[in-house]
Amino acid sequence: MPATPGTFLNLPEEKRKRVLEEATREFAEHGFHQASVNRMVSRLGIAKGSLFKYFGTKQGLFEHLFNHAVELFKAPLKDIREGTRDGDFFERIRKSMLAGVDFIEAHPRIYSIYLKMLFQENFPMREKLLGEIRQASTKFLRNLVEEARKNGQLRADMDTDMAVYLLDGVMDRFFQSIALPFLDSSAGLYRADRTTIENRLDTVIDFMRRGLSGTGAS
Amino acid sequence: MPATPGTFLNLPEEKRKRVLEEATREFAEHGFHQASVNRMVSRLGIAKGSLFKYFGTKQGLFEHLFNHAVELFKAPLKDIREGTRDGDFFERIRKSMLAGVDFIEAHPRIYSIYLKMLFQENFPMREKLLGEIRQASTKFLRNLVEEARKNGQLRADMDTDMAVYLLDGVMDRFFQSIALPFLDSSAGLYRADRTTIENRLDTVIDFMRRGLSGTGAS
Amino acid sequence: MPATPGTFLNLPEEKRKRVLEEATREFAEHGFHQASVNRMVSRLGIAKGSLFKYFGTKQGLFEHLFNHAVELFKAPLKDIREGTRDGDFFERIRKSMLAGVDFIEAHPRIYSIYLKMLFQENFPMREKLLGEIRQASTKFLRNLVEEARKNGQLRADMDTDMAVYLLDGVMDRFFQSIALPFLDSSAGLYRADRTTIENRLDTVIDFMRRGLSGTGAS
Amino acid sequence: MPATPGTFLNLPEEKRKRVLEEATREFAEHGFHQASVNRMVSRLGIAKGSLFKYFGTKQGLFEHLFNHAVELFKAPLKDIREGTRDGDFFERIRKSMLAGVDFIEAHPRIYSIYLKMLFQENFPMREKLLGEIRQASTKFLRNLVEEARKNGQLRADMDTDMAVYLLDGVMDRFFQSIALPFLDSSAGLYRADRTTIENRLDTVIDFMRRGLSGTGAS
DNA sequence: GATGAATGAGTATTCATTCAT
DNA sequence: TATGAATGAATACTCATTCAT
Repeated sequence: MPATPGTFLNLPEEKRKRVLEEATREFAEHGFHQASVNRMVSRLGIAKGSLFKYFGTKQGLFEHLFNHAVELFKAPLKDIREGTRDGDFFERIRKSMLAGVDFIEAHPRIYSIYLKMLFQENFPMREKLLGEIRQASTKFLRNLVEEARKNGQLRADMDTDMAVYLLDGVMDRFFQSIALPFLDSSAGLYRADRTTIENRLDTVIDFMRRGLSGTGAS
Repeated sequence: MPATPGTFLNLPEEKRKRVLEEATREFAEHGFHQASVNRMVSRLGIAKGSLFKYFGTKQGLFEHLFNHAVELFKAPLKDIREGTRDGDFFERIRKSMLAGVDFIEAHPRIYSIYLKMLFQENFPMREKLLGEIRQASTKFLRNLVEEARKNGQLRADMDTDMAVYLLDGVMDRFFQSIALPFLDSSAGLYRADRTTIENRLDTVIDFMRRGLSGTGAS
Repeated sequence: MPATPGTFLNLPEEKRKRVLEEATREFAEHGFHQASVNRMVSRLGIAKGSLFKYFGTKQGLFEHLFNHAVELFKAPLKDIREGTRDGDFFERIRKSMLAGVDFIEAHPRIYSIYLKMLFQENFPMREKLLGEIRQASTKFLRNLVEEARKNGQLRADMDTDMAVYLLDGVMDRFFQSIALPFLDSSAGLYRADRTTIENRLDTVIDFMRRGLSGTGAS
Repeated sequence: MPATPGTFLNLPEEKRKRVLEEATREFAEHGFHQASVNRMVSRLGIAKGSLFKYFGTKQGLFEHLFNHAVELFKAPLKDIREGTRDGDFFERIRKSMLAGVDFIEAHPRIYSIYLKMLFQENFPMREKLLGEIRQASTKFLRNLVEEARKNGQLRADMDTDMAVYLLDGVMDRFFQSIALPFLDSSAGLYRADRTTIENRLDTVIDFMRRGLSGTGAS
């Protein structure tokens, strides 16, 4: 059972949290291969053997981390999907993107890990893990798009697949533009504050609305 | 002369090419730290010592590669900067972006290395090397923007720095959207053909034109 | 604690001894740079990683060895310094030199390492390590000389520094003359037995007594 | 013909000198194994292949150097052996030692190489090369001692072998005491000037005279 | 369940020596 | 004769993983 997180779940909440935080930090700072299990355990003050008992391998630890992060990310989207079913489509998209911004600001290291993975083909399980995210994201957006179509909020001549693909691309790139300055000690220059971010977001939403909304001519 | 690549330049053209291609492949597939000099030489069928004679260190090899790539990238931009001085600003930007697309299609691995570097803070010389690219890119765009302003092709109320920054961001993200599918063996799905790319490019140029052109009200 | 030898001290006495003996042998036979960690571990039958766990680096191993040897060497001198405070000065010197001879006979390889270090400027930490020995030796001799002066056993017109310097030189050279034949598989010829050594020592002591003792005219 | 110095002897005097000086410097500074042929040729500005053409191997170069140095050292002793046959024995010894001091001051690097070799068992050809020196030195001293015995200048009860052995030891150690400060950047303190050296030499000669001269009682 | 010593294949790098030009 | 590119065995050192206690 390679995916079994071993004995980790039996640990006291507090310790579990410390372990995951430390691991997140290590992977975010060094990527997967350069991350050092030695460094983790010595900073945690636990035995090396323990970590391997918990997760089997370094990769097992990473996957646990990743899945945990995905859960964290999905949680607020649930409310949007279930709680605003009749609302304006673009308002729902806007809320989703704000949730994304919140996530990045609350867990910049996790987002940094995601970006590293996106551009490093040799991340272990890269295809599988990215696939899961894409699938979840696609499923979520498809759900929104289909309800929007029912409500006539979407251009009739745009098929669902394409709409989802475009939305996904725009959203992803928007998040990147928010996050990159976090990673770049060199740039710093243009790190946006919350107001700026929301303004940019409005522009983006406006752009989508023009491109996708039901009233739009060709 | 810190950039002196040792005895490498004395080698026959053919061999130099093979070496650089193999090294590019290795760095593109594994990033800097996971790239293995052992693997390179065994694939090249040359002695390990030879590679170190040529470049001194693994990092020296990487820097040579990088500088070589920067030259490759810059070359076509020269014609645009010098040869179309009176042309339409957005047409010049369009040509530049097409040159970028050409580069990515001709050297996807080099672009992949660039992306890795962008998202991996622990790449050696990252700040310096990215800085060089940023500087060259900024200088090129600033030149174009200033000439556009002279010709009244640019909104009067947009200062040069901001225009350059926006252009740079849009271009970078456009290139990424072209390149990502190349990296992703999983996706494949939506790898765009040339026509699609040019269509997308037109959309982007149109977007820029609306945002920046001289006739545009605030 | 820069001198912390990692996990080495947790090892069973027996293993620690084997490791130190093998390392001493390797350094004594080849000096620092030519000594091979590979050879050590393969002779010890342990993994390469283990040695580096214990000492961090080759140099760390050497320093541990060196400090250990210094302790071994100092131990018998303690009795002389503390236990014979009222005795004849030259008798105390004689005892010290006998202790030195004992050390060389018990640990010829350690003494050989010391000699190598003395004549090889590129030994790592040479200045520091030799400095430590010189300091300990100087302190010990200065103590003896000062007590001798109090008891009127020393020429009044010879200042303490000079006396210490001369004693140190004579002792060092005496030890060398004892040890050199140990190093020389070729010579063998004149390797002195214990009686001969003690006779030579008496001559040397006599020489010192004539040069330094309190009754000596200028 | 491993001992053949190859084509080296065909070189113009000037170049030969430069090569030997550079090699001497390298071996003196780093010992045999740490000496780098690369460094030598790059400092000399000649091709690596050339050096190997001249001497076959690094060891061949060293042996050539060594033999050359031995010739240099022997030259002045010839005059003493042949030109002062009836003079006072101890005066002849004194002259020999002065010649040694002169040599050390003129060629400190060569003497430094000799010392390194003395205490490093892993010097290549160590036994052979040191043996040659010992043999030459023994032969020279034996010659002097025998003539001294004929002239009644030597204690009758001291056999020739022992006399030679003692003289050799004293001389060697005297030279070392002169040379060590040259090697020791740390010490510096007591580097003797010429007058001091000659005073010390007088003391040593006096010491020998007391121990060995014909008038000395048992 | 926790520990941490042991492992060994892996890494980048050096350097005396060879040999085709 | 002189050159210098090519070689490859050697070096010190790292690190995820295992397992006896």
